[in-house]
Amino acid sequence: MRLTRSFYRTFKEVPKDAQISSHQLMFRTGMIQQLASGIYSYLPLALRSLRKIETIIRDELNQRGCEEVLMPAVLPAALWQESGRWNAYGDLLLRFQDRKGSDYCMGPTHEEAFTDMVRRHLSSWKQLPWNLYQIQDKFRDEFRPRFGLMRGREFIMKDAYSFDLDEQAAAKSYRLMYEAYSAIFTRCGLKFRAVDAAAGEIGGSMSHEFQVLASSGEDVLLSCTSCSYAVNIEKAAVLQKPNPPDKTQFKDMEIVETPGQKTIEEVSQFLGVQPEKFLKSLVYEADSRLVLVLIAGNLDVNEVKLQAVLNASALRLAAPEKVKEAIGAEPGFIGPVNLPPNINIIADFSASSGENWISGANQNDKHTVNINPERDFQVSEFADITFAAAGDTCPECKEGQMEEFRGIEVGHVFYLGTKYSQAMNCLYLDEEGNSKPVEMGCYGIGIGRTMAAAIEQNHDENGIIWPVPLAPWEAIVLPLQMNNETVTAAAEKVYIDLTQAGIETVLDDRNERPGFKFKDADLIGYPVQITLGARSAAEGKAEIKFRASGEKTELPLDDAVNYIIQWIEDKRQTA
RNA sequence: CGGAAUGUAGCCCAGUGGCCAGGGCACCUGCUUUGGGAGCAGGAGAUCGGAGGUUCGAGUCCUCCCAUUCCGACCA
Repeated sequence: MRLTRSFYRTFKEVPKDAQISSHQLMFRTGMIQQLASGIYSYLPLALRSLRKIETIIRDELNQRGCEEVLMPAVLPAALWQESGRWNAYGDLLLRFQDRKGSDYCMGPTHEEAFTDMVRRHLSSWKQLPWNLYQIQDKFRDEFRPRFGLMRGREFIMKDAYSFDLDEQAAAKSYRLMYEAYSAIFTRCGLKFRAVDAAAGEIGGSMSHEFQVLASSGEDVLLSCTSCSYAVNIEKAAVLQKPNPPDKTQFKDMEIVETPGQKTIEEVSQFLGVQPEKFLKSLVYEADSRLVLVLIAGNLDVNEVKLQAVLNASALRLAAPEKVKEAIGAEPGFIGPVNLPPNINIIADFSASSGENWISGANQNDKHTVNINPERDFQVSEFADITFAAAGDTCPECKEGQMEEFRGIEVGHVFYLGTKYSQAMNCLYLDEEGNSKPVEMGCYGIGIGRTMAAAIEQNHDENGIIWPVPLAPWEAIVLPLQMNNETVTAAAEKVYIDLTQAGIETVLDDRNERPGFKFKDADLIGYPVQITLGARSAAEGKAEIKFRASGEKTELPLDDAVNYIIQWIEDKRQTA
């Protein structure tokens, strides 16, 4: 590609909206343009990189017996009603009607669509296993789109679905996809970790996230210093050190006045007692029933864990009015003692150690002190519902300590079981003629996000430093003086030789000053720059600069071309 | 969903109710220059987000709408 002919534009300044490096650099290099909140156009440079990621994904999946299909982006409500997610998916689902008033949505994910496609095809156990995937636009009406392609509303996703006879076969499919994902991100040239994850709304029991390591990542991960275990902090188990209450230490319960003191911090200061002696009491609404959640005052409730413990499909803190109505006191003065009998109490393990707790009295402006489980209130279940933290003991090997780092979730694999196949009658006949629901798994990769993560992980103050496998172009030829025929002829030769050797090469044939071309080349992040200047061209030489290392060498033209071909081919393989 | 801010040329930003709305980057023409986003001169480019209102006069004040961004969405 000659830049004089290219739809190409770079910028020195960035819009104030762009907060993180990858967004700023994608804007400055003219890779993307925002059309609406969370909705972007992909310009040529971006699309070339996206296509490379897609090619790597297709290659690794096809090698493992997966087949590509393409489902509609617009999905009928009926399918989503069948699985129960038309309501459960909430406001993230972009819904609309056609001229007849029928309900549709933009697909945010395609479990229903694939399950429907497969059930029309599937009859016998002999047909399985299947693993089908697509690369397609998804739409999720995010609460807060941000960070450019990192959290857009419309985005490109590869989603795959496996269909197996039984749990054992499904586990095999899961492992195969886990391996495929590891191969894919390795080939992309990214530093990543596969971490144990919470399954969330999509359902299912086994799940791993593939996280690209980057300090700007939205996810917090914990990794063991001695074994290979890594886990999302949302799921990380907290090992308990049991310290059962000593009943002989129990004091008499009293009610104290705490006018206007609502938060743990306020009451703690007011009474002069440490926060860890409080039982934080939170009222949650889980699928429209109310639950009181207890946890030591210095800890926070992990809602992901809580939702799993309650087996609820929707969970949120109850609105203050609901709390008032059900309990008769405002949030801030809620506690486990003298609770209406229809409200169950779930407590974190932290509430099972020690004695003489302080909590709200279920009367405004009053707290109870010296309360104790069993004697003063009944907990229906103790569970691990708090956050792990750096420094905790590893819950797997129980030896190492957990250390914290940040990641960008670029891939996710789930074992689904029969959640969708049962709801949607995706059945087959086994060898005995019994009708059985198919075992499913689903597997996603955010393609735009992978590209953004690659930039996030590989840039400096001058611009992007593309890993060769994802670089939109592999090399750029920079003739420094366009009015010098020796220079332009040499540049032309290098450009043609590289292109004919299959190196994806750009020729900067614009009549610009050298500094301008260098800045642009560094910004775009071509892995290799080949400079032809008046001096070197007169000697029949070219200068090579590698973007990643900054290393420079000068070689005769033909040697330079061969050297680059070698170098690029090598980097394409090993990543 | 709640709160706040912003909206002026492709991008970044100025602009007390008062003449023809400014600057930087980018763009066009000419000269000059050619190893790290050059310089000089000239030039084009704006229904000031939209609608309504107040006023002799509105980019500026008021109302409504639209859009974008930020913070929050209840840890009691």
